[in-house]
Amino acid sequence: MENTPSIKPTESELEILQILWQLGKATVRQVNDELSKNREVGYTTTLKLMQIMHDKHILSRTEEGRYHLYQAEIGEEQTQQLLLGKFVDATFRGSAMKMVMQALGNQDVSFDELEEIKKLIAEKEKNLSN
Amino acid sequence: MENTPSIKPTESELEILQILWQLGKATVRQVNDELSKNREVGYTTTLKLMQIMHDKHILSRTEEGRYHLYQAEIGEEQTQQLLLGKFVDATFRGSAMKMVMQALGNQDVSFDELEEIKKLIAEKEKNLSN
DNA sequence: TATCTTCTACGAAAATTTTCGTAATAAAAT
DNA sequence: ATTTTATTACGAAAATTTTCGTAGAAGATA
Repeated sequence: MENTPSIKPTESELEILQILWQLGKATVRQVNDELSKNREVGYTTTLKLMQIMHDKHILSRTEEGRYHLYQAEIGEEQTQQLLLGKFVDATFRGSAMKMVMQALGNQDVSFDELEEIKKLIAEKEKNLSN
Repeated sequence: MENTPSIKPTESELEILQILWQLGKATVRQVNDELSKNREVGYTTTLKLMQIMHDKHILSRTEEGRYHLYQAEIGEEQTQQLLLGKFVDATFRGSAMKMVMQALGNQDVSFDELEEIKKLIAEKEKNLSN
């Protein structure tokens, strides 16, 4: 059962969460290897961050022989939801609409994806008219 | 002519930018009064931040008698665009689609707004099919 | 004129986030 | 058995961001 985050993870913490959401469980070494694909980062830096996240209960861990297996304790969608809300507030003064319009206007979204969005909108409108 | 931001404004800087985008030009006092509606913040704190932003060329200012009138030097939409891109990368691993779906699913968007989005999508699809 | 108020400049403290060096430990390799 | 390698723990430095205290200047007021 995934928890809902109580406070915003920092940027570095979010990077680590992204990796753990993808890998499920992973060692510090694995996470550090993933991070290192994007930018240079020392092993103990990653270790320390993950220890801090463990202290904050953002990550749980199990001892597997000599090393630790870490796992995200906060859910991906719930975290995205939290961050999205704060982002919309801070950047678009609370207007999700404005943000969606900008995203659709300028970010890369394919034809098929637009179709999918249309479907979702149709669903929502059906609910709204009830 | 509004400039395009080169680096991400910090959270506090963004708060100030929001106010200046709304007011156009404003004194430190005015900005501080606006900020104070949300949370307690000292006058010199706001002043210092705006001075820093001026040093970074995020704000320009003109001397108007004894005080300074500040103005945003980076555009609202351009800044939103920059932040949106980084946010999508960091939080949704680059998938604007995923973010839009979550926003439509969970944030508050009215019927009329959904109609507007549909229009935008229709426009986009027309362009895509050319 | 003297005092009070309001503004700017500026440095530095405080708080937060990120990075890393060192030591201890245990497994693996020689 | 000794050495090498890989891991964790931990403290503290470094970097970034935010906050604030103090001083000086310029008007406004008594």
